[in-house]
Amino acid sequence: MTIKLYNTLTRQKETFEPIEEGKVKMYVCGPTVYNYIHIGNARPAVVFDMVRRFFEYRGFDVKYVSNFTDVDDKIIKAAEEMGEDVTAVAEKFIQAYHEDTGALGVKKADEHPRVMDTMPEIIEFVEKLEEKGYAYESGGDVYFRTRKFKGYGKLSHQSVDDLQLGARIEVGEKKEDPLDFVLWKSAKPGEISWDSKWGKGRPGWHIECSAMVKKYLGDTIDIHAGGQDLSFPHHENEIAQSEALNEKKMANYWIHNGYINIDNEKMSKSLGNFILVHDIIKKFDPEVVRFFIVNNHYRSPINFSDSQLASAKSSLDRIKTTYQNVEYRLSETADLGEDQEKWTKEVDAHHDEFNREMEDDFNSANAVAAMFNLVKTANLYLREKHTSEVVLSHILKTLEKMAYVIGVVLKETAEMVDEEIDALIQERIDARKNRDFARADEIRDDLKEKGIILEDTAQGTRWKRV
RNA sequence: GGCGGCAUAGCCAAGUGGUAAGGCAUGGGUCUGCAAAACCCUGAUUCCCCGGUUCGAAUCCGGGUGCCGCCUCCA
Repeated sequence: MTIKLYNTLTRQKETFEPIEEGKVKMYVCGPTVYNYIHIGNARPAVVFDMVRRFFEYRGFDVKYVSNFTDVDDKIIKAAEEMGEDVTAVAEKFIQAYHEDTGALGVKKADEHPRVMDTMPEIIEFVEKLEEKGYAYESGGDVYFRTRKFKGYGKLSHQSVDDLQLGARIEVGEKKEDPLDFVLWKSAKPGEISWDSKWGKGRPGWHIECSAMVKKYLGDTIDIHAGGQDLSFPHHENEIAQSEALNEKKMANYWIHNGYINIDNEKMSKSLGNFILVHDIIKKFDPEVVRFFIVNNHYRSPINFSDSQLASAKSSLDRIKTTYQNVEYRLSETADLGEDQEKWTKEVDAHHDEFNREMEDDFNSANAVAAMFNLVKTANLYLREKHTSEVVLSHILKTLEKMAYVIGVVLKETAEMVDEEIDALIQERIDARKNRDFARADEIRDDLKEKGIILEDTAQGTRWKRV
Protein backbone atom coordinates (compact mmCIF):
# COMPACT_ATOMS: atom_id res chain seq x y z
CA MET A 1 0.00 0.00 0.00
CA THR A 2 1.32 3.39 -0.94
CA ILE A 3 1.03 6.60 0.99
CA LYS A 4 0.13 9.72 -0.90
CA LEU A 5 0.74 13.23 0.27
CA TYR A 6 0.09 16.70 -1.05
CA ASN A 7 3.37 18.35 -1.96
CA THR A 8 3.34 22.14 -1.82
CA LEU A 9 6.26 22.14 -4.22
CA THR A 10 4.25 20.56 -7.04
CA ARG A 11 0.76 21.38 -5.78
CA GLN A 12 -0.18 17.78 -6.29
CA LYS A 13 -0.75 14.64 -4.33
CA GLU A 14 2.25 12.42 -4.86
CA THR A 15 3.14 8.88 -3.92
CA PHE A 16 5.61 8.84 -1.08
CA GLU A 17 8.96 7.38 -2.13
CA PRO A 18 11.47 7.36 0.69
CA ILE A 19 15.09 8.20 -0.01
CA GLU A 20 16.12 5.16 1.97
CA GLU A 21 13.88 2.10 1.95
CA GLY A 22 11.75 1.94 5.08
CA LYS A 23 12.98 5.22 6.49
CA VAL A 24 11.53 8.70 6.77
CA LYS A 25 13.65 11.75 7.46
CA MET A 26 11.37 14.49 8.62
CA TYR A 27 11.89 18.05 9.80
CA VAL A 28 9.19 20.22 11.31
CA CYS A 29 9.72 23.94 11.95
CA GLY A 30 9.21 24.62 15.61
CA PRO A 31 8.27 27.74 17.53
CA THR A 32 10.12 30.85 18.58
CA VAL A 33 10.09 30.49 22.32
CA TYR A 34 9.09 33.86 23.74
CA ASN A 35 5.63 32.96 25.01
CA TYR A 36 3.39 30.00 25.75
CA ILE A 37 2.13 28.33 22.59
CA HIS A 38 -1.35 29.02 21.29
CA ILE A 39 -3.69 26.65 19.48
CA GLY A 40 -2.29 27.77 16.15
CA ASN A 41 1.18 26.66 17.22
CA ALA A 42 -0.28 23.43 18.51
CA ARG A 43 -1.82 22.44 15.21
CA PRO A 44 1.42 21.59 13.35
CA ALA A 45 2.76 19.86 16.44
CA VAL A 46 -0.32 17.64 16.59
CA VAL A 47 -0.81 17.14 12.88
CA PHE A 48 2.76 16.19 12.09
CA ASP A 49 2.94 14.03 15.20
CA MET A 50 0.02 12.17 13.68
CA VAL A 51 1.85 11.91 10.36
CA ARG A 52 4.85 10.54 12.19
CA ARG A 53 2.70 8.05 14.10
CA PHE A 54 1.11 6.86 10.89
CA PHE A 55 4.47 6.26 9.25
CA GLU A 56 5.68 4.41 12.33
CA TYR A 57 2.48 2.41 12.49
CA ARG A 58 3.11 1.44 8.89
CA GLY A 59 6.53 0.15 9.81
CA PHE A 60 8.72 3.07 8.80
CA ASP A 61 11.69 4.06 10.85
CA VAL A 62 11.10 7.77 11.31
CA LYS A 63 13.76 10.26 12.26
CA TYR A 64 11.88 13.32 13.43
CA VAL A 65 13.63 16.61 14.07
CA SER A 66 11.99 19.82 15.25
CA ASN A 67 13.80 22.98 16.27
CA PHE A 68 13.41 25.71 18.84
CA THR A 69 14.26 29.26 17.83
CA ASP A 70 15.82 30.47 21.04
CA VAL A 71 17.66 33.53 19.76
CA ASP A 72 15.60 36.20 18.06
CA ASP A 73 14.42 39.82 18.33
CA LYS A 74 11.20 38.83 20.03
CA ILE A 75 12.90 36.81 22.70
CA ILE A 76 15.34 39.61 23.33
CA LYS A 77 12.42 41.97 23.73
CA ALA A 78 10.52 39.57 25.97
CA ALA A 79 13.61 39.10 28.10
CA GLU A 80 13.95 42.85 28.57
CA GLU A 81 10.33 43.11 29.61
CA MET A 82 10.58 40.20 32.00
CA GLY A 83 13.86 41.40 33.40
CA GLU A 84 15.52 38.08 32.70
CA ASP A 85 18.22 37.01 30.33
CA VAL A 86 17.49 35.52 26.93
CA THR A 87 18.63 32.04 27.87
CA ALA A 88 16.32 31.89 30.87
CA VAL A 89 13.30 33.06 28.88
CA ALA A 90 13.98 30.54 26.13
CA GLU A 91 14.47 27.74 28.65
CA LYS A 92 11.23 28.60 30.39
CA PHE A 93 9.14 28.48 27.24
CA ILE A 94 10.87 25.40 25.88
CA GLN A 95 9.80 23.58 29.02
CA ALA A 96 6.30 25.02 28.66
CA TYR A 97 6.23 23.82 25.05
CA HIS A 98 7.04 20.29 26.10
CA GLU A 99 4.40 20.39 28.80
CA ASP A 100 1.69 21.75 26.52
CA THR A 101 2.39 19.54 23.53
CA GLY A 102 2.91 16.57 25.84
CA ALA A 103 -0.57 17.13 27.22
CA LEU A 104 -1.81 17.07 23.63
CA GLY A 105 -0.25 13.67 23.14
CA VAL A 106 2.63 14.88 20.99
CA LYS A 107 5.66 12.62 21.21
CA LYS A 108 9.02 14.26 21.63
CA ALA A 109 11.10 14.58 18.51
CA ASP A 110 14.25 12.51 18.14
CA GLU A 111 16.11 15.80 18.20
CA HIS A 112 15.00 19.22 19.38
CA PRO A 113 17.95 21.36 18.30
CA ARG A 114 18.30 24.93 19.51
CA VAL A 115 19.94 27.79 17.70
CA MET A 116 22.35 28.47 20.57
CA ASP A 117 23.62 24.92 20.34
CA THR A 118 23.99 25.01 16.57
CA MET A 119 26.09 28.16 16.34
CA PRO A 120 29.29 26.63 14.84
CA GLU A 121 27.29 24.92 12.08
CA ILE A 122 25.30 28.07 11.36
CA ILE A 123 28.40 30.23 11.11
CA GLU A 124 30.11 27.69 8.90
CA PHE A 125 27.04 27.55 6.69
CA VAL A 126 27.08 31.32 6.18
CA GLU A 127 30.82 31.34 5.57
CA LYS A 128 30.47 28.76 2.85
CA LEU A 129 27.64 30.66 1.22
CA GLU A 130 29.90 33.68 1.21
CA GLU A 131 32.68 31.68 -0.39
CA LYS A 132 30.32 30.55 -3.12
CA GLY A 133 29.23 34.11 -3.77
CA TYR A 134 25.69 33.65 -2.47
CA ALA A 135 26.29 35.84 0.56
CA TYR A 136 27.92 39.19 1.19
CA GLU A 137 28.89 41.17 4.24
CA SER A 138 27.62 44.70 4.59
CA GLY A 139 28.17 46.83 7.65
CA GLY A 140 28.51 43.85 9.97
CA ASP A 141 25.43 42.08 8.58
CA VAL A 142 25.52 39.26 6.09
CA TYR A 143 22.87 38.94 3.39
CA PHE A 144 21.79 36.27 0.95
CA ARG A 145 21.95 37.23 -2.72
CA THR A 146 18.43 36.12 -3.56
CA ARG A 147 18.48 36.74 -7.28
CA LYS A 148 21.60 34.65 -7.66
CA PHE A 149 19.66 31.56 -6.65
CA LYS A 150 17.77 30.55 -9.78
CA GLY A 151 15.06 28.49 -8.12
CA TYR A 152 13.86 31.26 -5.85
CA GLY A 153 10.06 31.20 -5.62
CA LYS A 154 9.58 27.59 -6.65
CA LEU A 155 7.86 26.59 -3.41
CA SER A 156 5.46 29.50 -3.13
CA HIS A 157 5.16 29.75 -6.91
CA GLN A 158 6.14 33.38 -6.95
CA SER A 159 8.43 35.04 -9.41
CA VAL A 160 11.03 37.40 -8.01
CA ASP A 161 9.71 40.19 -10.20
CA ASP A 162 6.19 39.91 -8.85
CA LEU A 163 7.50 39.94 -5.33
CA GLN A 164 9.06 43.31 -5.97
CA LEU A 165 5.78 44.68 -7.25
CA GLY A 166 4.35 43.89 -3.86
CA ALA A 167 6.41 46.76 -2.55
CA ARG A 168 6.12 45.37 0.93
CA ILE A 169 9.63 44.11 1.05
CA GLU A 170 11.90 45.70 3.54
CA VAL A 171 14.46 47.86 1.80
CA GLY A 172 17.48 47.79 4.04
CA GLU A 173 20.08 50.38 3.10
CA LYS A 174 22.69 47.74 3.58
CA LYS A 175 21.15 45.38 1.02
CA GLU A 176 22.25 45.17 -2.58
CA ASP A 177 18.71 44.21 -3.53
CA PRO A 178 15.45 44.53 -1.59
CA LEU A 179 14.86 40.81 -2.07
CA ASP A 180 17.98 39.86 -0.18
CA PHE A 181 17.44 38.54 3.31
CA VAL A 182 19.65 38.52 6.36
CA LEU A 183 21.81 35.54 7.30
CA TRP A 184 23.75 37.15 10.10
CA LYS A 185 22.84 40.23 12.12
CA SER A 186 25.43 42.38 13.82
CA ALA A 187 24.79 42.79 17.54
CA LYS A 188 23.72 46.04 19.12
CA PRO A 189 25.66 47.01 22.23
CA GLY A 190 24.73 44.82 25.17
CA GLU A 191 22.79 42.28 23.08
CA ILE A 192 23.44 38.59 23.29
CA SER A 193 25.96 37.73 20.58
CA TRP A 194 28.45 35.27 19.20
CA ASP A 195 31.84 35.89 17.65
CA SER A 196 32.24 35.48 13.94
CA LYS A 197 34.51 36.65 11.17
CA TRP A 198 32.01 39.47 10.57
CA GLY A 199 32.16 40.57 14.19
CA LYS A 200 29.78 39.98 17.06
CA GLY A 201 26.31 39.02 16.01
CA ARG A 202 23.59 36.40 15.80
CA PRO A 203 21.94 34.39 13.05
CA GLY A 204 19.05 35.55 10.93
CA TRP A 205 15.89 33.52 11.31
CA HIS A 206 15.98 31.28 8.25
CA ILE A 207 19.54 30.02 8.39
CA GLU A 208 19.05 27.92 11.54
CA CYS A 209 16.73 25.46 9.85
CA SER A 210 19.05 25.01 6.89
CA ALA A 211 21.95 24.35 9.24
CA MET A 212 19.98 22.01 11.49
CA VAL A 213 18.53 19.98 8.65
CA LYS A 214 22.02 19.50 7.27
CA LYS A 215 23.46 18.66 10.66
CA TYR A 216 20.84 16.18 11.84
CA LEU A 217 19.28 14.78 8.68
CA GLY A 218 21.57 15.47 5.75
CA ASP A 219 21.50 17.44 2.52
CA THR A 220 18.26 15.97 1.23
CA ILE A 221 15.42 14.90 3.48
CA ASP A 222 12.10 13.22 2.80
CA ILE A 223 9.62 15.58 4.39
CA HIS A 224 9.88 19.17 5.49
CA ALA A 225 6.80 20.44 7.29
CA GLY A 226 5.35 23.48 8.96
CA GLY A 227 2.45 25.90 9.07
CA GLN A 228 1.20 27.39 5.86
CA ASP A 229 2.48 30.81 6.83
CA LEU A 230 6.02 29.48 6.75
CA SER A 231 5.96 28.54 3.09
CA PHE A 232 6.88 32.10 2.22
CA PRO A 233 9.34 33.48 2.97
CA HIS A 234 10.75 31.09 5.54
CA HIS A 235 10.75 27.83 3.61
CA GLU A 236 11.53 29.57 0.36
CA ASN A 237 14.62 31.05 1.99
CA GLU A 238 15.60 27.74 3.50
CA ILE A 239 15.52 26.18 0.05
CA ALA A 240 17.61 29.00 -1.35
CA GLN A 241 20.25 28.68 1.36
CA SER A 242 20.47 24.92 1.43
CA GLU A 243 20.30 24.28 -2.27
CA ALA A 244 22.74 27.07 -3.03
CA LEU A 245 25.24 25.46 -0.69
CA ASN A 246 24.59 21.74 -1.12
CA GLU A 247 23.59 21.82 -4.76
CA LYS A 248 21.03 19.17 -3.93
CA LYS A 249 17.29 19.22 -3.46
CA MET A 250 16.57 20.12 0.15
CA ALA A 251 13.40 18.09 0.64
CA ASN A 252 11.38 15.82 -1.60
CA TYR A 253 8.06 16.69 -0.02
CA TRP A 254 6.93 19.92 1.58
CA ILE A 255 3.75 19.71 3.58
CA HIS A 256 1.92 22.58 5.24
CA ASN A 257 -0.97 22.65 7.65
CA GLY A 258 -3.83 25.16 7.47
CA TYR A 259 -4.44 27.86 10.01
CA ILE A 260 -6.58 27.96 13.05
CA ASN A 261 -8.98 30.86 12.85
CA ILE A 262 -10.97 32.82 15.36
CA ASP A 263 -14.15 34.30 13.89
CA ASN A 264 -12.82 33.39 10.47
CA GLU A 265 -9.56 35.25 10.95
CA LYS A 266 -6.17 33.72 11.33
CA MET A 267 -5.04 33.22 14.89
CA SER A 268 -1.65 34.77 15.39
CA LYS A 269 0.48 36.26 18.06
CA SER A 270 0.77 39.52 16.16
CA LEU A 271 -3.00 39.87 15.75
CA GLY A 272 -3.47 39.16 19.43
CA ASN A 273 -6.52 36.95 18.85
CA PHE A 274 -4.88 33.84 20.19
CA ILE A 275 -5.87 31.26 22.76
CA LEU A 276 -3.06 29.65 24.69
CA VAL A 277 -2.96 25.88 24.97
CA HIS A 278 -2.02 26.54 28.57
CA ASP A 279 -5.44 28.16 29.15
CA ILE A 280 -7.74 26.09 26.97
CA ILE A 281 -6.73 22.82 28.61
CA LYS A 282 -8.05 24.18 31.88
CA LYS A 283 -11.49 24.25 30.26
CA PHE A 284 -11.27 21.19 28.04
CA ASP A 285 -9.44 17.92 28.33
CA PRO A 286 -6.27 18.24 26.20
CA GLU A 287 -7.30 15.07 24.45
CA VAL A 288 -10.45 16.83 23.29
CA VAL A 289 -8.32 19.60 21.83
CA ARG A 290 -6.25 17.04 19.97
CA PHE A 291 -9.29 15.18 18.75
CA PHE A 292 -10.75 18.45 17.53
CA ILE A 293 -7.61 19.09 15.50
CA VAL A 294 -7.33 15.65 13.94
CA ASN A 295 -11.03 15.52 13.23
CA ASN A 296 -10.39 18.09 10.52
CA HIS A 297 -8.31 17.71 7.41
CA TYR A 298 -4.84 19.08 8.14
CA ARG A 299 -4.79 21.43 5.17
CA SER A 300 -8.17 23.03 5.83
CA PRO A 301 -8.54 26.06 8.02
CA ILE A 302 -10.30 25.39 11.31
CA ASN A 303 -12.54 27.85 13.02
CA PHE A 304 -11.95 27.60 16.70
CA SER A 305 -14.62 28.11 19.34
CA ASP A 306 -15.82 26.69 22.62
CA SER A 307 -18.91 25.22 21.00
CA GLN A 308 -16.67 23.41 18.48
CA LEU A 309 -14.68 21.93 21.31
CA ALA A 310 -17.81 20.95 23.19
CA SER A 311 -19.00 19.14 20.09
CA ALA A 312 -15.61 17.44 19.75
CA LYS A 313 -15.87 16.31 23.35
CA SER A 314 -19.23 14.66 22.70
CA SER A 315 -17.81 12.93 19.65
CA LEU A 316 -14.77 11.64 21.45
CA ASP A 317 -16.93 10.49 24.34
CA ARG A 318 -18.94 8.37 21.95
CA ILE A 319 -15.81 6.49 20.92
CA LYS A 320 -14.54 6.16 24.48
CA THR A 321 -17.87 5.00 25.83
CA THR A 322 -18.09 2.27 23.25
CA TYR A 323 -14.53 1.21 23.86
CA GLN A 324 -15.15 0.99 27.57
CA ASN A 325 -18.45 -0.80 27.08
CA VAL A 326 -16.70 -3.45 25.00
CA GLU A 327 -13.99 -3.71 27.61
CA TYR A 328 -16.59 -4.17 30.33
CA ARG A 329 -18.45 -6.80 28.37
CA LEU A 330 -15.22 -8.67 27.83
CA SER A 331 -14.50 -8.71 31.54
CA GLU A 332 -17.99 -9.79 32.51
CA THR A 333 -18.77 -12.54 30.03
CA ALA A 334 -17.16 -15.57 28.60
CA ASP A 335 -20.00 -16.46 26.27
CA LEU A 336 -19.22 -17.80 22.89
CA GLY A 337 -21.09 -15.79 20.35
CA GLU A 338 -22.00 -16.88 16.87
CA ASP A 339 -20.99 -15.47 13.53
CA GLN A 340 -17.49 -14.71 14.70
CA GLU A 341 -16.20 -14.61 11.17
CA LYS A 342 -18.87 -12.23 9.97
CA TRP A 343 -18.23 -9.72 12.77
CA THR A 344 -14.47 -9.98 12.48
CA LYS A 345 -14.69 -9.28 8.77
CA GLU A 346 -16.78 -6.22 9.40
CA VAL A 347 -14.31 -4.89 11.94
CA ASP A 348 -11.49 -5.45 9.49
CA ALA A 349 -13.41 -3.65 6.76
CA HIS A 350 -13.54 -0.52 8.92
CA HIS A 351 -9.88 -0.90 9.73
CA ASP A 352 -9.06 -1.04 6.02
CA GLU A 353 -11.17 2.02 5.45
CA PHE A 354 -9.26 3.84 8.18
CA ASN A 355 -5.94 2.92 6.61
CA ARG A 356 -7.04 3.90 3.13
CA GLU A 357 -8.06 7.33 4.34
CA MET A 358 -4.81 7.90 6.21
CA GLU A 359 -2.84 6.77 3.17
CA ASP A 360 -4.62 9.38 1.11
CA ASP A 361 -2.80 12.49 2.26
CA PHE A 362 -3.44 11.79 5.93
CA ASN A 363 -7.16 12.35 5.67
CA SER A 364 -7.75 11.99 9.38
CA ALA A 365 -11.22 13.51 9.13
CA ASN A 366 -12.31 10.55 7.06
CA ALA A 367 -10.22 8.15 9.10
CA VAL A 368 -12.12 9.27 12.18
CA ALA A 369 -15.36 8.69 10.29
CA ALA A 370 -14.16 5.11 9.71
CA MET A 371 -13.58 4.89 13.44
CA PHE A 372 -17.17 5.91 14.05
CA ASN A 373 -18.31 3.24 11.65
CA LEU A 374 -16.42 0.71 13.71
CA VAL A 375 -17.98 2.15 16.86
CA LYS A 376 -21.38 1.59 15.30
CA THR A 377 -20.51 -1.99 14.48
CA ALA A 378 -19.23 -2.52 18.01
CA ASN A 379 -22.40 -1.12 19.52
CA LEU A 380 -24.50 -3.39 17.37
CA TYR A 381 -22.41 -6.34 18.45
CA LEU A 382 -22.89 -5.41 22.08
CA ARG A 383 -26.62 -5.79 21.59
CA GLU A 384 -26.12 -9.46 20.76
CA LYS A 385 -27.17 -11.82 23.53
CA HIS A 386 -24.01 -13.84 23.21
CA THR A 387 -20.65 -12.37 22.41
CA SER A 388 -17.31 -13.98 21.90
CA GLU A 389 -14.03 -13.03 23.44
CA VAL A 390 -12.39 -13.26 20.06
CA VAL A 391 -14.60 -10.62 18.49
CA LEU A 392 -14.66 -8.36 21.53
CA SER A 393 -10.91 -8.28 21.89
CA HIS A 394 -10.52 -7.85 18.14
CA ILE A 395 -12.70 -4.75 18.35
CA LEU A 396 -10.63 -3.40 21.24
CA LYS A 397 -7.35 -4.00 19.46
CA THR A 398 -8.55 -2.40 16.28
CA LEU A 399 -9.86 0.66 18.09
CA GLU A 400 -6.57 0.93 19.96
CA LYS A 401 -4.58 0.90 16.74
CA MET A 402 -6.70 3.66 15.28
CA ALA A 403 -6.54 5.65 18.50
CA TYR A 404 -2.77 5.35 18.55
CA VAL A 405 -2.47 6.91 15.12
CA ILE A 406 -4.73 9.85 15.87
CA GLY A 407 -3.11 10.10 19.27
CA VAL A 408 -5.84 9.61 21.82
CA VAL A 409 -6.11 7.09 24.62
CA LEU A 410 -9.37 5.18 24.95
CA LYS A 411 -8.58 3.15 28.02
CA GLU A 412 -9.94 4.62 31.20
CA THR A 413 -6.96 5.52 33.31
CA ALA A 414 -6.87 3.04 36.13
CA GLU A 415 -8.49 4.56 39.19
CA MET A 416 -8.18 3.18 42.67
CA VAL A 417 -11.36 1.32 43.39
CA ASP A 418 -12.94 3.10 46.24
CA GLU A 419 -14.27 0.61 48.72
CA GLU A 420 -16.82 3.10 49.84
CA ILE A 421 -18.17 3.33 46.33
CA ASP A 422 -18.39 -0.41 46.03
CA ALA A 423 -20.23 -0.61 49.33
CA LEU A 424 -22.75 1.97 48.19
CA ILE A 425 -23.25 0.19 44.89
CA GLN A 426 -23.89 -3.06 46.72
CA GLU A 427 -26.35 -1.31 48.97
CA ARG A 428 -28.13 0.05 45.91
CA ILE A 429 -28.27 -3.39 44.30
CA ASP A 430 -29.93 -4.71 47.43
CA ALA A 431 -32.31 -1.77 47.56
CA ARG A 432 -33.32 -2.40 43.96
CA LYS A 433 -33.93 -6.06 44.70
CA ASN A 434 -36.24 -4.96 47.47
CA ARG A 435 -37.82 -2.47 45.08
CA ASP A 436 -36.74 0.37 47.33
CA PHE A 437 -36.17 2.65 44.37
CA ALA A 438 -36.17 5.79 46.46
CA ARG A 439 -33.04 4.65 48.28
CA ALA A 440 -31.54 3.32 45.05
CA ASP A 441 -32.01 6.67 43.33
CA GLU A 442 -30.67 8.51 46.35
CA ILE A 443 -27.44 6.54 46.20
CA ARG A 444 -27.13 7.09 42.48
CA ASP A 445 -27.69 10.84 42.86
CA ASP A 446 -25.18 11.10 45.69
CA LEU A 447 -22.55 9.32 43.66
CA LYS A 448 -23.31 11.46 40.65
CA GLU A 449 -22.53 14.55 42.70
CA LYS A 450 -19.16 13.04 43.43
CA GLY A 451 -18.60 12.48 39.72
CA ILE A 452 -19.47 8.79 39.66
CA ILE A 453 -21.92 7.66 37.01
CA LEU A 454 -23.75 4.38 37.49
CA GLU A 455 -25.05 2.27 34.66
CA ASP A 456 -27.30 -0.74 34.99
CA THR A 457 -26.47 -3.12 32.21
CA ALA A 458 -27.58 -6.62 31.40
CA GLN A 459 -24.30 -7.77 32.91
CA GLY A 460 -24.77 -5.87 36.14
CA THR A 461 -24.15 -2.43 37.57
CA ARG A 462 -20.98 -0.65 36.59
CA TRP A 463 -19.60 2.74 37.45
CA LYS A 464 -17.27 5.25 35.91
CA ARG A 465 -15.95 8.68 36.62
CA VAL A 466 -17.10 11.57 34.50
C1' G B 1 -0.06 44.41 -8.68
C1' G B 2 1.24 38.91 -8.09
C1' C B 3 0.06 34.00 -5.88
C1' G B 4 -3.48 30.89 -3.37
C1' G B 5 -7.72 28.93 -0.51
C1' C B 6 -12.81 28.54 0.76
C1' A B 7 -18.47 28.68 -0.06
C1' U B 8 -22.07 21.40 1.09
C1' A B 9 -28.42 20.21 6.24
C1' G B 10 -29.60 23.98 12.61
C1' C B 11 -24.00 23.70 13.55
C1' C B 12 -19.15 21.31 12.26
C1' A B 13 -17.43 18.63 8.15
C1' A B 14 -15.65 14.76 4.11
C1' G B 15 -16.31 14.05 -0.85
C1' U B 16 -13.17 16.69 -7.05
C1' G B 17 -17.21 13.13 -13.12
C1' G B 18 -21.52 8.29 -11.60
C1' U B 19 -26.19 9.82 -8.53
C1' A B 20 -24.63 13.51 -1.25
C1' A B 21 -19.52 10.08 4.43
C1' G B 22 -19.12 11.03 9.53
C1' G B 23 -19.95 13.87 14.03
C1' C B 24 -22.76 17.33 17.16
C1' A B 25 -27.62 19.14 18.10
C1' U B 26 -33.28 18.41 17.47
C1' G B 27 -37.87 15.42 17.37
C1' G B 28 -40.30 10.41 17.69
C1' G B 29 -39.77 5.25 19.13
C1' U B 30 -37.39 0.62 21.48
C1' C B 31 -34.89 -0.99 25.89
C1' U B 32 -34.98 0.41 31.51
C1' G B 33 -38.46 0.38 38.04
C1' C B 34 -36.67 5.32 36.52
C1' A B 35 -32.08 6.52 34.31
C1' A B 36 -27.47 5.99 31.64
C1' A B 37 -25.44 3.74 27.41
C1' A B 38 -27.09 1.79 22.93
C1' C B 39 -30.23 0.79 18.74
C1' C B 40 -34.15 2.24 15.05
C1' C B 41 -36.59 6.24 12.60
C1' U B 42 -36.38 11.60 11.46
C1' G B 43 -33.54 15.63 8.18
C1' A B 44 -29.74 18.85 1.71
C1' U B 45 -34.52 16.08 -4.84
C1' U B 46 -29.48 18.93 -3.57
C1' C B 47 -23.94 21.05 -2.74
C1' C B 48 -23.22 30.40 -3.28
C1' C B 49 -25.38 32.42 -8.26
C1' C B 50 -25.53 32.34 -13.89
C1' G B 51 -24.09 29.96 -18.28
C1' G B 52 -21.39 25.79 -20.81
C1' U B 53 -19.14 20.68 -21.67
C1' U B 54 -21.11 15.58 -20.79
C1' C B 55 -25.49 10.03 -21.25
C1' G B 56 -24.32 11.94 -16.39
C1' A B 57 -21.27 17.60 -12.47
C1' A B 58 -21.28 19.34 -5.66
C1' U B 59 -17.16 17.64 -8.58
C1' C B 60 -14.67 19.92 -15.21
C1' C B 61 -14.74 24.91 -18.15
C1' G B 62 -16.24 30.34 -18.50
C1' G B 63 -18.38 34.46 -15.88
C1' G B 64 -20.19 36.62 -11.27
C1' U B 65 -20.92 37.32 -5.77
C1' G B 66 -19.13 36.78 -0.80
C1' C B 67 -15.36 35.49 2.83
C1' C B 68 -10.21 34.38 4.04
C1' G B 69 -4.86 33.90 3.52
C1' C B 70 0.34 34.82 1.66
C1' C B 71 3.65 38.45 -0.76
C1' U B 72 6.34 41.93 6.63
C1' C B 73 7.46 38.73 12.32
C1' C B 74 4.01 34.64 12.44
C1' A B 75 2.63 27.52 13.07
